[in-house]
Amino acid sequence: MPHDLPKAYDPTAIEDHWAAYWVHENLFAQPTPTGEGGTEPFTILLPPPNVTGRLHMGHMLNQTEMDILTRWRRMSGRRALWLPGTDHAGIATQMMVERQLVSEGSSRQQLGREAFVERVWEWKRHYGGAILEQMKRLGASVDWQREYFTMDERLSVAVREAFVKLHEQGLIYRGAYIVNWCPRCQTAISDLEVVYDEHKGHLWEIRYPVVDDAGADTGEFLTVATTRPETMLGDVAVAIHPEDERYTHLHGKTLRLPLVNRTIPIILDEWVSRDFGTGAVKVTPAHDPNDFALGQRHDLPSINVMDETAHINAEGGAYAGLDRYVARKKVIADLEGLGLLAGVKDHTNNVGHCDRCKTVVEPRLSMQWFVKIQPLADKAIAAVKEGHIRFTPEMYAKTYFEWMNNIHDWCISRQLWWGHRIPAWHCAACRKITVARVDPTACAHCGSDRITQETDVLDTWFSSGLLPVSVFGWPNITPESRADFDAFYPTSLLVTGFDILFFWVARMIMLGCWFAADVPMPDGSPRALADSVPFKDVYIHALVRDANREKMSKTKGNVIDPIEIVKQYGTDAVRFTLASMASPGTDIAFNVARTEGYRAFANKIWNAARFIFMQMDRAKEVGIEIDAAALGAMPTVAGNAPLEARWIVAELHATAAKVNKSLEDYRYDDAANIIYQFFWGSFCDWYLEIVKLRLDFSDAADTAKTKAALTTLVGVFEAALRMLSPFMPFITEEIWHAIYDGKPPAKSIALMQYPKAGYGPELAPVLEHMAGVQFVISGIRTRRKELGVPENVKTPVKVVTWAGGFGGSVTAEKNSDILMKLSPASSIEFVPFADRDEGGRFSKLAWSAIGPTDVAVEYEAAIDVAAERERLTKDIAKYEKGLAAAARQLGNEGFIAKAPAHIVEGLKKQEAETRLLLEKAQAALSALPQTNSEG
RNA sequence: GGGCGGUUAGCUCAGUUGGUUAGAGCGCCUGCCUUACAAGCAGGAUGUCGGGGGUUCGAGUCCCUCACUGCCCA
Repeated sequence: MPHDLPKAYDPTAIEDHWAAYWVHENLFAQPTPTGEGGTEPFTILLPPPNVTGRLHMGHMLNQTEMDILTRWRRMSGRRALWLPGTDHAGIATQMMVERQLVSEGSSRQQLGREAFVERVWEWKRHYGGAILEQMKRLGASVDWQREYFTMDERLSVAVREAFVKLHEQGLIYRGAYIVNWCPRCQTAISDLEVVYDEHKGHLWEIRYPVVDDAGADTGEFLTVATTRPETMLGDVAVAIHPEDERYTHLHGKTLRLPLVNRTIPIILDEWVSRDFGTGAVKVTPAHDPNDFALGQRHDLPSINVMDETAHINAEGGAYAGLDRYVARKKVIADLEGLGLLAGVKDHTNNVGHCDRCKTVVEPRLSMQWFVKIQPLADKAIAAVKEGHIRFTPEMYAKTYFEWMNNIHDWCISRQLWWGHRIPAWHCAACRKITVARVDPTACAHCGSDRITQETDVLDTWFSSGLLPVSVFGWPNITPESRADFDAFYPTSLLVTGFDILFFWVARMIMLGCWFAADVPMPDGSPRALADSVPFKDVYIHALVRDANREKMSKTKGNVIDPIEIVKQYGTDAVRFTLASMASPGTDIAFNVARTEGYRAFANKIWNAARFIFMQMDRAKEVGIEIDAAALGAMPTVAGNAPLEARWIVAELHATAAKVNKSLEDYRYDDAANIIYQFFWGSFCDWYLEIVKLRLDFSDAADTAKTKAALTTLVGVFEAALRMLSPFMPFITEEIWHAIYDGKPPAKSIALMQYPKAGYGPELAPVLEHMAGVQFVISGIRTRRKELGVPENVKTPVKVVTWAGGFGGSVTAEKNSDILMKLSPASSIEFVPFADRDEGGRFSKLAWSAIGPTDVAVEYEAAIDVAAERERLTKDIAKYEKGLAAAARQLGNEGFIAKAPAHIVEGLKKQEAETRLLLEKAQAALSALPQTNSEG
């Protein structure tokens, strides 16, 4: 029996199956559209995870958000396409394979470039799919047939075209500049790939002898301060501030560089900070970016004293061959020996590390390729400024502008073997460079065939940044091949973390705007900036931290593996946790207590399903079967249906409206909480309990009424499942299939329609009536508790109806069956306000003023007078405080004059109600037996 | 040093253009094995909205200032 569900929900029993089913059935494939028109697309590109990567919590948050939106848009009728893929991660992947080789006693160099690259491909085929496999397990609704990899032939063509084009446009140049060099990876890395860390170091003060014109020591010294004494081997000058009076007499003098004995000038530059160290700074253009700039300004030579592994080279004389830190020690020792070490101070400085391997970066002068970025940045700035790209949360636009306005040229060359090799050829004859789309056989300048290809490869982000255009076929955009591009570019949205705002967002915008602009619109007209952008929306989420708000890190050992958590609590519960906490701009402190709560939520739904299936089966036995056609749309209900039926349908419509709006605004947290509240708070706590009254399958029952009740029950539940499905795709899929008893109208709930409100404000009266009933029931329950009535005892109840304001009591009277069941009451009597029994109410009939309706609960028990007095005293204080506040405002002429009428009216009404409550409470207090004894 | 945030219940967080006496989940307390669910049901307690000042009839919300704190960039 498909309806025979286990008592407790066990996600592990169903998730693998559905995850595999979705992939196997290719449910989320979005084929290339044919012909004109069609539905509006919703396109989203997965920011490529690193091919060497494993799924972490950040990925899961990122993908949960994308999946929720994609599933929601798909169900809402959009042509949804979510494209998955990975990037080739030049440094990381090469490192991985090199490590493997080392363990085999081999090396990249032993293998040679070609064999090594083949070996990386082999690695990729074996292990490169791990993160995407994890995605599959988590049920990401992506189009697996369109999976991309940045080293694919198709995408490599795009990379080459982009490089050549930029070169033709004069935006690529090559030159000797100071770059961030990783001595371990032995490659240049971009500014963004350097992470700075506070480091406790020292500031050494070194005395440089001043020399005369003949080169002889004058006996005077200039003391410089440095954090990196070993680089003094490459010093070419010492700089001081021109207005530093301490050194005015040294203007134009020269120094003898200790240890090296080179004569170097003292230069004047306003960049020098007089307050830092001694106010005299040694200048090493080949090993410090600031010094490099100084060197350029003052036309100084650069002396590189280290090799690519950060060992001192031949320029370092006696220190040649030493590692930089060994050299540092020796340099200090030697200086000390010479009496030239003036002092050592503790100093904390920011040291750059390689993002990949954490090795301390060595600024190094080397020949690299750069993109002249300003023209691209200008366009990218305009795209956001003109509103073609919108950031959520908005504040990230500021960060974006801040960075874009201070952007540096992009060093795109990497001294690696794994990656897109730069399509440039060096000519041994004329020394010129040939850049070409097709591998050349001869130099374009002199015709010589003595050409060799550049050995450097491109930064991984050069290819990743092109993805929004390249995945849709760029640069091959011909009338025959452009259907994808026309249909899906620009993409709708990019969802990513703020930590890679500059890696992904900025570069995609720059490259997207630049290259898409050259693709004419489908009608042949030129493409405007608005249509050139790679995406129209950028949603930026925050960091997932641990439960104590600590950043997750391997060293701290507080990393939460999403797959582990998923195994424990189920994918749906983890997804829901992330969604419900994904408030824009706020970091998520991931707490499994929360996930436990949402596992309970899944279990709740599961049990609601069990209950409903039980009723369906009972109905079937007496020949009642609901019409399957009543499912799959927004439920409606007859005007004469019982209150709870009209109410739950109304709630569903109202909830759908709110959820759609929230998702529209990227408020995953609101959407999740609204659904949670509906499912648990409204559907289960109230509706299911009430509907039990209607599910009468006895012979005496009115079959039509029972069937109507059942239809609403199943219809609302089915619609609610659809509403929840983007958040909890697994459990909803499972239950949804079970509803249809193996004959579902579609292959998946994910292909059904998302609930959309069909009613609007006209729902208000139903919602209000039910609120009145709930209000009275809660009142009775509260009073029962106060009297200490055990849960399993039913008592007679009196409800005092008050004609003065509240209409709820009237509704309540019509729905006494509901009241009796949920209170629970053995009998219920409605007493007009005028006839209320004032006298005996504290003997066995206890009264309690609950809002504007009074509820009396009859129970044979002594009243706890002390407790009762305390409660009433507290209430009175609360009401008096409220009245005082109201009086303050209502007594204020300015308020009466200037506040909008509905605010004033509302306050007056509230004041009247509070006054009534106060009077009742005071009366009740004075009616209490005047005894000091307990009870 | 420059820039951007944050500070609301024990915890994690909402609080949309200022508007009635500030919310949710979890946790906590009390009572219930009420045949969908103890991963449950019912009821309950809990806040000088970081401090100070200002604007306003009215401030958690706007402005100034201080404190603490986080992040990004140099």
